[in-house]
Amino acid sequence: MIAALKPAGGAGLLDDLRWRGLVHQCTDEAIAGRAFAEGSSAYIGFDPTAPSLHIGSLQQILLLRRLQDAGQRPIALIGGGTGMIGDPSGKSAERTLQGLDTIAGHADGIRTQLERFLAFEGPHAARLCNNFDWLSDMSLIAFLRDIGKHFSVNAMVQRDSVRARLQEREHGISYTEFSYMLLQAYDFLILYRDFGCQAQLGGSDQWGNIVSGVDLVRRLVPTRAADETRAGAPALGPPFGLTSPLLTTRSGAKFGKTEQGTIWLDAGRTSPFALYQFCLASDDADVPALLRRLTLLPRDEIEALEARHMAEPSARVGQRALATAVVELCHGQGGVRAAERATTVLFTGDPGDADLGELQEIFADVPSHVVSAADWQAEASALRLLLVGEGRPFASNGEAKRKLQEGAVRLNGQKVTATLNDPVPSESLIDGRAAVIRIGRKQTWLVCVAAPTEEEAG
RNA sequence: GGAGGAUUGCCCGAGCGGCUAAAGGGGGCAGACUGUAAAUCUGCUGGCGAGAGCCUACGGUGGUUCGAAUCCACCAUCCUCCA
Repeated sequence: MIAALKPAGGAGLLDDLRWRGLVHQCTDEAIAGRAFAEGSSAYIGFDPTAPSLHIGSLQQILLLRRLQDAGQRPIALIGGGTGMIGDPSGKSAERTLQGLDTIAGHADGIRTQLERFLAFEGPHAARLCNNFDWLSDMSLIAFLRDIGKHFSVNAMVQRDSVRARLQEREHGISYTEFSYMLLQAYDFLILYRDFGCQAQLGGSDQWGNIVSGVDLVRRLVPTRAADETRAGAPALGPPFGLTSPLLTTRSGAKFGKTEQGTIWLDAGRTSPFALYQFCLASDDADVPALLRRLTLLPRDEIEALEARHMAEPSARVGQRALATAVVELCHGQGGVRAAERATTVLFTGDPGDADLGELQEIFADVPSHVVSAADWQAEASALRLLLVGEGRPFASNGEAKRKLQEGAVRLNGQKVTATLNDPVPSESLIDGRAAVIRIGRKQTWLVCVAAPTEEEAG
């Protein structure tokens, strides 16, 4: 019923995806267009290689969401079974196999995250599957007879993902990973046949796997002829696949991998503040694509933002909108507020107007360290205690000295000119105990001195 | 099985008895300029030390030498050629 209220949603879906730059290759755009117009079901697979998805996966998650919003039924497939094999696509070396428990744990984490983005109830309820369910107890003989027979090794060897590894004698490819493609194709077969899923979507690196799946379904399941009408035909149209370009930065690097590590969607791994900052620091040239692909903002709104972004890039309108939208999607309004508050304190105000409790709240997600009162006393409040050591900005005295000489260290907003052994006057600390330390513009630390115990105080 | 060659700091790569904490490049961090952008320019990029300086480091272990990343022996790993 809701679907009937917005028929344009499905029909315009493919156009919207194209406009957003989410269409790289499609096995058959005519079939895709018809399927979307009529209302269909599509799936995307997620590998349980880590307990959390990262921002690179956000594009795929939102793609499912866009389908759902346009009246399609999205299926998220967690690769609990295929994750035990390892996808060779885009990998230069054989992967280390992970344990069953590890993968199951990862799958749980990923499920929780997906639930935040998709509606699992209602007219186009999303569905979550785990291919472990049908792969785990499959017999090898059955697999080879029923599935393997339909694949030509000659063709498989031609796939980019395999060919690259065959040519590289140093790494090679194991039989295990070579077989991966068959498993993923089998997934599509199961989903098509048993779950009514007409399409598989994925990143452009998945093209080979997706095409294999489409081929397998075509061979094994009788489908409605492309020009037949719905009446009297099987419910499901012919299978199709569609890939999206992988997100990269303008310098070609994989999106979401920084020197500090991956940008995760789990707040425990990458705080809302860090995620917000990551978006806010986006390259101008990347902003339009990111707005289109990583937010649910409507087209006209994005076009207006892009116009302002181009006209006056220094206002950073695009980055701000991006950061807000992404953080809201991942962590809700509360996450946005926390991130904005921290950003404001950090970049515009003197952190000193906040008291200690407030600071801890604002910077809950910034690395922090507590110096013991005894050490503080013993070393005469030496600056070193705030700067060097675990949980603090510098790993060695030498590094701290260099950065001090470069004028890179700020303590509560004031540039530090002292040397490491100089005492820190208590006026320069918040409540005499806490310091927001910034190294350059991008690194922030919160260090405070523990309150002396009664014994030490006395 | 035989004959050669390789193994250097985060990565690539020069050095081939002292002038080497090790050229050069990349990456990273910082400073300047800016807009928490890009580009550019500059500095830094093993540890301890206020400093002189000391310590640790050129696949591993021993050795030669006043002195070794550099020479020798053995071991390990990789590559090439011949069986």
